[in-house]
Amino acid sequence: MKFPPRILPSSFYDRDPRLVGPDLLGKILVRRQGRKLLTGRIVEVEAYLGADDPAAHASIGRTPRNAVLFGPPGRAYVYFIYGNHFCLNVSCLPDGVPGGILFRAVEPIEGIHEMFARRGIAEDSDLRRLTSGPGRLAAAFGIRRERDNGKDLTDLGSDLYIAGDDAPPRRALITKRIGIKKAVEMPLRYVVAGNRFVSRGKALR
DNA sequence: GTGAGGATCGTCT
DNA sequence: GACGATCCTCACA
Repeated sequence: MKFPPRILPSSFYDRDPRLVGPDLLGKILVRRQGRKLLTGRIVEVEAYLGADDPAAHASIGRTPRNAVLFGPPGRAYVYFIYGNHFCLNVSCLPDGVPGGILFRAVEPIEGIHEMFARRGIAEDSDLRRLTSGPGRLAAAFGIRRERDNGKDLTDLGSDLYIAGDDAPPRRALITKRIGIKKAVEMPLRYVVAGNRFVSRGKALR
């Protein structure tokens, strides 16, 4: 990636997730793995709110599992789902107010060899299967709850952060969220229009 | 202690 | 398009 990358500050996340979500499209997720960098451009996210969003983990109130969503903005919320997968979120809104963004897909840029290894799939398989889907991208970036939950994604010294570069802003297409059973109609999914790395749904327009 | 459900993925048809 | 894997989390007793 083009350096110096500009790490997004905590003020970026100290807003309503419905504003943060579309603004994250086109930004870059970075995992520092020793001397290597794993990077991917964010192409699909979903917003999850608080008490008024039945699909959100935070809707049941603060518990040990979801506490990060209630904490300060810009922290990693990592949870384990379906006995198999981790999912990565970033907390939004000020300390005490719940909300977050789920990362659903990135377009891999650097460290593709390492990502294939972490996913445990063949290097010649479809690149779209590498990081398209919340469980897949978490696996490719080596995201684990015990290691990353609560991590400050705005810290220069962190091995996990989100940065911007000189790429132009992406046009956000807004749709319903994927894979939920409650509040299915809320339009809180943001995708880069036409990008082939979004987890599902054809490239619209 | 128990039981139900879940922001997914890969495989099979 | 359908389904099983697999286990954590929470509510309730």
